[in-house]
Amino acid sequence: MLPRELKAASAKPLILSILARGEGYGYQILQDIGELSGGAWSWSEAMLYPVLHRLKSEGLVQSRWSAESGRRRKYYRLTDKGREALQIERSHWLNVHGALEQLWKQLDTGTGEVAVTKSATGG
Amino acid sequence: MLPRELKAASAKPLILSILARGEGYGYQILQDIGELSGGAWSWSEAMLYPVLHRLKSEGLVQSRWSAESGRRRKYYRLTDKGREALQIERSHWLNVHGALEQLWKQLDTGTGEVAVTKSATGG
DNA sequence: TGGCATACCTAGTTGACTTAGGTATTGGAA
DNA sequence: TTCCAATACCTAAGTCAACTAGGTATGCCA
Repeated sequence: MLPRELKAASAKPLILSILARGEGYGYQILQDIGELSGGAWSWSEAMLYPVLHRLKSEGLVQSRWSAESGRRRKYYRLTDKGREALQIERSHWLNVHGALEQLWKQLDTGTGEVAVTKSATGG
Repeated sequence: MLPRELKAASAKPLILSILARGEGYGYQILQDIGELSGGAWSWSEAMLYPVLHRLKSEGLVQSRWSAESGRRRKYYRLTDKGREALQIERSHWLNVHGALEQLWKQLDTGTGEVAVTKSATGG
């Protein structure tokens, strides 16, 4: 079970990334996340739908109703703004990940104790 | 400026990782984070101290007062439980990171399972 | 004495997951 | 037909934690 904060932090980039592969609807996205996580993250519908609505209100996704298969579904797809937002989210994530990796590398190699390497020149 | 959720998600692993390098006190930790982020994450004292107190209440860190340099400081260091928690946090993080990387790799190489109708070259 | 950096802390607001429901269709089993 | 599970969508209220906006105190220098 993921910590709530990590789930919150990954929600937006995760859904934007899934929708960047192509159109999708809520229930399907839930199953995608279940597969990606090996069933370990326990995403619920009550988690997903508010996020989708938020993304829509931010203009990052568009939605359309469909009943092609007899069952009504609300399909979502990324807007151009959504694609930009995904890249921003991605860069934020990689930024934090880089910092953590740097710290963990120090711990694994035992080089951290005294001095911090100041290599990051903002890039 | 990091999204609040990402800051929240990284707070615990970040501080645990910093303290895993050795003892540290609040103000110093803030400066460490400032260096790690290139000053881009805007961590404040009002963010840090509650986290430290929470970590202590969870038994992940211990604290001691010191006035070696004339100025009182509260030094924190990891407990054994804190070291275990760090590994758990790390595995959670890497788990999510792995999923995102997988998705992003699909996007970059165009190997997503769904054929997108619109041009993938995207401008 | 005044001002700034250092160094710690907390109350109340805001935002986002979680709990705990609700509505409706489809298809198989009894 | 009726029952049940899976599919498919949604929301209100509780809970938790960052954030805003303060507060207290020491060391150093002009």
